Formats: sequence, C-alpha cells, structure tokens
Amino acid sequence: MTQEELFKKLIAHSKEYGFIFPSSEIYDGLSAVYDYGQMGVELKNNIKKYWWDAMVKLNANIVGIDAAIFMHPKTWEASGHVGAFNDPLIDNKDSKKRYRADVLIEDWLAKQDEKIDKEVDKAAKRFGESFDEELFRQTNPRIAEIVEKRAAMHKRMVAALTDNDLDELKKIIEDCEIVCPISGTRNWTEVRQFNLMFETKVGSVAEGANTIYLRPETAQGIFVNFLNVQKTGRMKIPFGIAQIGKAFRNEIVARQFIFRMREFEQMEMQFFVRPGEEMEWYEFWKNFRMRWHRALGFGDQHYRFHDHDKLAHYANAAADVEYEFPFGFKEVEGIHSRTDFDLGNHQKFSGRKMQYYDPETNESYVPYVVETSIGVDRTVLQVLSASYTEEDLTKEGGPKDERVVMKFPPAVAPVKAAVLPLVKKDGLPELAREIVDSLKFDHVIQYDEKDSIGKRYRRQDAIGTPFCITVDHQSVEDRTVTIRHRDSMEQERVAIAELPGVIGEAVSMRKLFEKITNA
RNA sequence: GCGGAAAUAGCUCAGUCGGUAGAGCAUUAGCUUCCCAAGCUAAGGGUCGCGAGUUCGAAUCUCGUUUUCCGCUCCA
Repeated sequence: MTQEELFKKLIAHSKEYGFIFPSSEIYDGLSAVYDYGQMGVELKNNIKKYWWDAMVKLNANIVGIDAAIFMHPKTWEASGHVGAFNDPLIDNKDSKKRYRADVLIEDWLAKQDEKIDKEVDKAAKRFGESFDEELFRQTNPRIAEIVEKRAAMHKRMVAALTDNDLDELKKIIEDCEIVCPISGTRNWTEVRQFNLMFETKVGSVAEGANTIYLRPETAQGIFVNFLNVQKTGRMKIPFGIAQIGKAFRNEIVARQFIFRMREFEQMEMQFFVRPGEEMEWYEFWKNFRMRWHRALGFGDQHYRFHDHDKLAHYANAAADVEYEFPFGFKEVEGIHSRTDFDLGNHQKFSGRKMQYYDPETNESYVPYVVETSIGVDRTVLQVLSASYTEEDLTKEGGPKDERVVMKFPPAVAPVKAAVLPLVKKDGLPELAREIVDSLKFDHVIQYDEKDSIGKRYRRQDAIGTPFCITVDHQSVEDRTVTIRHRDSMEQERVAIAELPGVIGEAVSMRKLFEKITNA
C-alpha cells in the first residue's frame, strides 16, 4: 500500500468512525474547515491535557492563561502582522509565478523612463553638439506620448492602491500590456489581497465601527499579559506562560486534511529569560519538547529536528519538530528564540514599560523569549496516522480476515474501555452495567451488547479502545471478568473489584510524564 | 491560485444505447448465545454534489459551479 493510499484510508476511517467530519457538510462543506466528531473531540481533549499537564504541572515555573481571541488592533501592528501581509498579488497562469501587482506596475513605469532615455540618447547621437536635450524632451511627440501615458497610469495606480481597488489594478496591468518576465505572456489571474488575518467589526457597523482581527497566533495574548502574570503571580525569571487556544489564518492554499486549516488550535508556551541566556533555554526546550513527542511511543525514528536557516523577522534561532507523516516529514511544532522583539515592540507601541526588574543582577531589562508552539490539529493528525494499523488475521486455510486497529497510546485513547456481556441474558447485561457504573466517573466507557463478541471487539479496535472487559457466565459466579488487550488480542482474567485500579493505572498519563522528566 | 482526477445510500461500488435508482457491507428491530467480523428474518435509509442547457425524457450528453484528492505554487 502506498503512503498516499494509506492517507486516503486514514481520512475515510476518521470520518466513518466519528473522529473528523468536513465542516457544514450538508451544504457541500467549507474548504479547509473540519469539525471534530464524538471520537475526535475525546482524542483532542486528551492530547491537550497531555500537553497542558506536561508544561504547567511538571514545570514549577510555568503557569497558564486563556486570553481572548479578539485583541486591540494595535497588537497586530506591534507584532508586524498588519504591515507585512497586505500585498495585492497576481499570478501568471503560464509561468505560474506570483507577483505583487504594484511592483509589476512600478517596473513598467521604470521601463517607460528607460524608453524616454533611449530616445534622448538616439537623438543626441544624431544631432551631435547642437543637441538641446531639454528642448527635445519637451517637444518630441513620441516622448510626449510616453510621458502622458506613464503619468496617467501612475495616477491610476496611486488611486487604486489608496482605494484598495483590486479590479482597477488588474485593468492597469492589462492597459499597460505588462507581460510576465518569465513566460512573456499576458495570461493573468485576478488581483487578490493576500492578508493572512481575518477581519471583523466591533460595535455598530453603521456608526463607523472599528475593524478588529481574529488572532493569527496565540502568542500575542501572552506577551500583552506578561506584566500582569509576572506581577500577580510573583514570577521570577526564568518563567513561562502557557496557553491553548484557537487562531485563524486566511491561507490561500489550505490543504492536506486537518494539517493546514484556516481555523486551528495552538498550544504555546512563551518562556521569559535573561538576555544572553536564550540559547541555553532554546536547547533545553528543544530537548524537552522532543521528549514529549517521543514519550507517546510511536518510534523515535519518526521524529526529527529541522533547524531553520532562514529566520523570521522576530527570531535569532528556530527549529521545527517534524514527524514522518504518510506525505513525508512535516512540521508539528516550532521552537523559536524570539529575542525581545515582541515585548520590545509592545513597549514601543503601547508606551508601557515591558521590563522586568531582576533582583539578582539589580537591573531592569526587556526579557528575551523562547517559544514552543505546537499545532493541536497537527498533533491529532500525527497521532491518528501513527496509530492507524491494518492487520492480517487470516488463519492457515481459513477465510481472509483483516482488522483495522487504532493503536493509540492508552492515555490519549478516546474510549478507555468497553464493557461487553458475552450474551444478552442470564444476568450478564446487568452485571456489565454495574461495571460501567463503577468506572464511568473516571473514564469514558462504552457498553455494547449487539452482535457477536468478535464483531464488538473489531468495532472497539476501529476506535482504538485499549481494553475490552468481557462479562461471561463465570463472572456471575465468581465476580471476575476478562480484559482483552487491543494490540495483542490476548485476554487475562481479573476480579471486578480490581478493575478501577487496573484500568486507571493502564490509561494514566503518569508513565508518559516519567519518560519526559527522567530522561 | 494554476493544471489533472473524482463526486450515485453511513461505507465500497454497479448502473448497458439517454427511458420509473441497484448490490454488498453498515444501521435499527427480532431470532440465534456462539470469546475474535461477514448465521436467519424484517425494516429504515438516495435532492444521483449543486445550477443551467440540449431532449418528449438526463445519474448518463454539454456548460458553469462547489467540494475533495494529486502535482505545482504558497506557507512570519
């Protein structure tokens, strides 16, 4: 089976068993937006809990917050999001190259100047010493024509950029007969605005409401609260602030299932350090985060670091944690050394001091920041694709038999156990219900009495339930049951009284945390 | 965004030459009581992605459109 086929099967499986649905499917769906179903939400919540506890509980110097999605518009000026991503873009359909529409027009304007200079040069050669350049420029009809058209186009461009009139920009490109420098054709797409941030209005639209944005990253909610948390929590540097929340980016191309969505969830931690100590903390968090990933037990060889050569405007070091998806190694998490870029800019834009008084060094300074930023949805996809397993169970000479198993780590599995009466009579269902009641306060438990026991095991395999508790006739007599293990399909007999302890231990996140901290 | 492919029941798919929409699995109810799917009976479930056009008549032909997948492109 190719990786591509595997990925398609994973997407189909995710929908069929209630993990992930296309958004608004009855209306044909909405491109690159997905909903989590009854299984998906459990898996996702467990992954978030695994992250939150690993960051906030295991590290005494990290606390959490939950900032609003709406933020003051100035936030995005300070962060650099407003300025950097507002360009009108146009594609050439033949060369498939993308250009800034205003740059294309400006290049054309520059070319007109060159044309004029050429005419002047030609004339200068022709007339020799008697040549009056000024007079020539003013009187030559060919030059006059170029100058007039150039001026008209320039005026139109300025107006179009001011009014943000994208159709007019396209018309100017057509009227100037601008060709693609690579393909040499005039086969252009429409001009589009490439602003990554979603806009909305606050207050009455009629009374000149303010434009605000859906946050394109959660990090800024932490930076603007830096002083609040530091002061009220009596935090001493180095310390971190963690947050899980939604962010929104209007990607032009959003694809690969839930890998790149326009609405997505991030788990971010900003770690504030003394300037000059950022590189050792950068290394610390790279390693800590890698251990978090590897503790899930999917195989260390499927994870790697990718160090960035080209750095973003805010960073002085950056690395990705990549996982080997069916479609190749892809970024799941980023660890960035963000310097004092964000706090420094907020200080500049807000006029408030974003500084920390360090009692050890007796100095005030803007802290440096090391960020760990992981995509929740990408991690869900990572866990889904790592867990998806097809097994051939065909016995010698028997009929063909296969099963699909989601081999989730028990700690993140959506359903922890299913309680199954072997038959639907003789008091077995009643005893099974009693067992469900004894476990349901601590775990998500399913009860199923429909169809043969083998079929029920397969249904639980498909949603990755690690344990099936089977109630048989012996159970009624001696109050024991069998636990059937998902991966080995082997069974062991356990007293009903021991079930809460056995299941609780097996699905606990404790073992994962120990792997992270003991390394 | 460009190019290619696809879309029929929850899933996998069939549907001939344009002539009243089908199967298997799944689901629900009942029977069966069997520790690793596919035993029996019955039932429910379809705007054939959507919108136009051609036609006496369109799941089928044409155009447009939406969504998905693949390649390119993009991705602080």
